[in-house]
Amino acid sequence: MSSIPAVPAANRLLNALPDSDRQQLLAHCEPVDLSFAEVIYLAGTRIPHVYFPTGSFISLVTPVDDDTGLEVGLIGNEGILGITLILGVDIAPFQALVQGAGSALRISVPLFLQELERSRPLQLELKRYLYVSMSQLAQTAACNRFHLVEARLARWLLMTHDRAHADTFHVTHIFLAYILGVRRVGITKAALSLQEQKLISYRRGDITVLDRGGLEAAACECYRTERETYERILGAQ
Amino acid sequence: MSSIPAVPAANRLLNALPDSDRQQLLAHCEPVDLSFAEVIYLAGTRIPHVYFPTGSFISLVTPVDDDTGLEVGLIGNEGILGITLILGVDIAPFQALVQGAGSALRISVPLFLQELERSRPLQLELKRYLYVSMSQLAQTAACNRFHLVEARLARWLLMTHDRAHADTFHVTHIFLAYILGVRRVGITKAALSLQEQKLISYRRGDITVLDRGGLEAAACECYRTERETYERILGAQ
DNA sequence: GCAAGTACGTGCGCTAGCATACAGACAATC
DNA sequence: GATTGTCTGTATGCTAGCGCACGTACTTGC
Repeated sequence: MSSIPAVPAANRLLNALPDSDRQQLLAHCEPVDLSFAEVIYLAGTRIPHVYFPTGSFISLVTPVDDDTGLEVGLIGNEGILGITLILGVDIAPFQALVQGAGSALRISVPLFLQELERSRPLQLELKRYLYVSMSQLAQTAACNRFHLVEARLARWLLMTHDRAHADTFHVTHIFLAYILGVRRVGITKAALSLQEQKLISYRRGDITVLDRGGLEAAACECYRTERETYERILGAQ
Repeated sequence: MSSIPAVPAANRLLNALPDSDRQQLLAHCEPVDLSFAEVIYLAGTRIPHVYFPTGSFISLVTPVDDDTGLEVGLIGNEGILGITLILGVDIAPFQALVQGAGSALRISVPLFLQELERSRPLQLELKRYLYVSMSQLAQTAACNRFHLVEARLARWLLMTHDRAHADTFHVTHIFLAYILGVRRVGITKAALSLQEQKLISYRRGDITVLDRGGLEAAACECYRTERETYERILGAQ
């Protein structure tokens, strides 16, 4: 126990916990490194560990018609992977795909459930996070239906920028096509347009955000709406 | 108390509860009639009552760009409206719109929370229902992105048929267009096609399902997937 | 019985995104 | 340094769904 550092973990959900609850939980966590494009869960399989991303971020992808998929959530150091455990279900509803390589804390399901039972603040925090996730899921559904690829790409880049904690991150057009549920060529066109507007630059999978403000203007309202929901529910306390 | 009948309410979530828990809950419920197209909640507003549809069914619609919307959930007598309360959030994430007029049981939020605290079986049941709702939300998101209007319409008709407990129900093309996020003309075309295939018939808003099997063949996989998820999580026990 | 509203059908031009295919640039590896 | 794989750009033809507009039934209400 004394070997566990008292410094807050670099995860916002954990940071929001009272010191004692957080340290209790951290005592059962192990640091892991997630590598790019690693699949942590497949949809429909049992969940062995819960992850708190610290330096990494993870996509939630729902499978469609065997070969395609669609991103329905993005988890960075503001969130948790495996949230359905608080609903008493240990089957992953979505595929979890590492989008940004980096560090995370993980805890086994039995220990997580034990700590969840023990810590009321943890329960509260995770319930609120689930609410926000649901809202974002619906927002994404609507966005995918109505908005153009370029605006959706801009939104995705902003969301990723928020979670990457760096201006440059790695993601290829073909990967983006899968995530956004469009053709690769559609991404190339949209990305070219954003590049011509000097909002981003990229080279063989390394994308750099040049002009965040401009990107926000190019994105659909969904980005702002999403942030507002987050602030309202999780930001307040 | 003795005036409350011991017969199970015609709502599957309530039916799954142990007798004592159910009767305790029912004692605080009042029967109400919901009328067609009635808006029960607006997105972002406080939730005053929780509803258990018995003979009615309700659409959850997420607003987009002020004027449009998109259905992200459908609640019949297998479900509950106001589920986010189990997450400790009393703000409706979606607009709740009565899709099929009929009976429901409703309970005020404070009383609901009191009963929720008291009844472990109720907690378990509602958590599982929330999991299923989330899965369906993601399924709908993907469906809206990839599948054609005709298949989506067929799916919607099947889902509604399941919840209407009748072969005929009332819904106009313009309403369907709003729900599915397409133009009215798109619905007219798809509905015409389904009618030519003798799967449905309709006249001024009264739609009749003629051939359920055929409709299932015309619908996308999403309908079946959704049912499987429901059975797996809520059907088992 | 006439007016106004509601519900459905049709037509036309347009565009975003699709499927497919190919080519050039760069990287890694042996 | 040659081969193979990865990443990006470009082109062509196609289609589902869009926006808009108008026409036609049927229904309701004064």
